[in-house]
Amino acid sequence: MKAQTAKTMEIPEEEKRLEKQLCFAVYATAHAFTRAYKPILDRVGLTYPQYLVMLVLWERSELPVKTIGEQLDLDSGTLSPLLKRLEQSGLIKRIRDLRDERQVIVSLTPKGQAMKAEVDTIMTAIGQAAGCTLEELGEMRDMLHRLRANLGRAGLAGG
Amino acid sequence: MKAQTAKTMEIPEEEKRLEKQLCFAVYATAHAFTRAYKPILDRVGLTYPQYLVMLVLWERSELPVKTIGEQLDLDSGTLSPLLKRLEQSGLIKRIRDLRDERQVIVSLTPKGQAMKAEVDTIMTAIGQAAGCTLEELGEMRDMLHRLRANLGRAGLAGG
DNA sequence: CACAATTAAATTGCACGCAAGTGAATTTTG
DNA sequence: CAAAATTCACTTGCGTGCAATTTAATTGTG
Repeated sequence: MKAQTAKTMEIPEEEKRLEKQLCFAVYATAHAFTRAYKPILDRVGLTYPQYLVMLVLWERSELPVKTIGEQLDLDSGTLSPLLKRLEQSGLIKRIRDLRDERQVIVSLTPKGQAMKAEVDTIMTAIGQAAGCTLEELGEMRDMLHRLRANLGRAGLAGG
Repeated sequence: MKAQTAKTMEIPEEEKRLEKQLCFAVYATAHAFTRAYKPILDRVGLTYPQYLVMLVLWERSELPVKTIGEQLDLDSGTLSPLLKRLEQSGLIKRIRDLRDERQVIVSLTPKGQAMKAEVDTIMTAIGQAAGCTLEELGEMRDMLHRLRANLGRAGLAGG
């Protein structure tokens, strides 16, 4: 039925279906997370990406924009306006680094620090909501890390 | 410190860390997928969400907007402008259902049909790029499905 | 030291994603 | 059958994501 060009490796129909299912599963799960967190984050006035930035800052209360971007895989085009909103909310400060004035150092305000405790209090366990064991959560995280690393490296540069 | 409402169960530190890692892993992997597909989709002039809509239509070439939304977990606020762009690209048609004039039926044009073959040709295997076995891909899809379903049901309605 | 190359943030433009509201058509109900 | 409730798509407004450009500061080079 089909020519067998040695190069054009035919991808099995099953594998193609699986890929499509996976790329959609990741896409839809990411949105499901955002929606699941929303009712809680609404109470403290954070969006989901803003929450991720706060998570990074709660680990290390003072970081340049670039480092935050590396941790979250986001560029300044996304972070600049987002950080400006966090600053307007009084959660962070942005100060030009005196050593290197190209950089902007982001740091938590007392209000931003305090929010960590508040969020910890109202945040329930996703693991429980998700009906997964701790082991499964860890497995999934590892698989996703591997998947992401390889997607980043290999990409789909294609022919 | 706080009243011990029997309900307020303390969540172990380790579990909280794991949750954060997982919610970020899903978030970042979704973006990695989008970036991985981009070089290929650029060649045919589709964005990633547009590609997902086309995937749905290639399975079933005629569907109401609502059904597409259900399959992709998107509402009309996202789909309406997206579908308008696909129509302007000449890939789909949108026609009011005569039986029920509230609905709009989306269908593929010949050009939209033809694009399936083209995309199939240039699309390489994510599985290979991702360095995962078929079995692992399947596992991950199942885990994500479960996770998503439970996130959707339970949400984090919280106290 | 001057000048090109590089780097960090910010800005601009476009496309989602989603809440909230609108308007038209259909279904439900009294 | 008429009024109320519901459904479907569209629109508006806001906050991401990201490519591409801009601006300012630093580094590298001759």
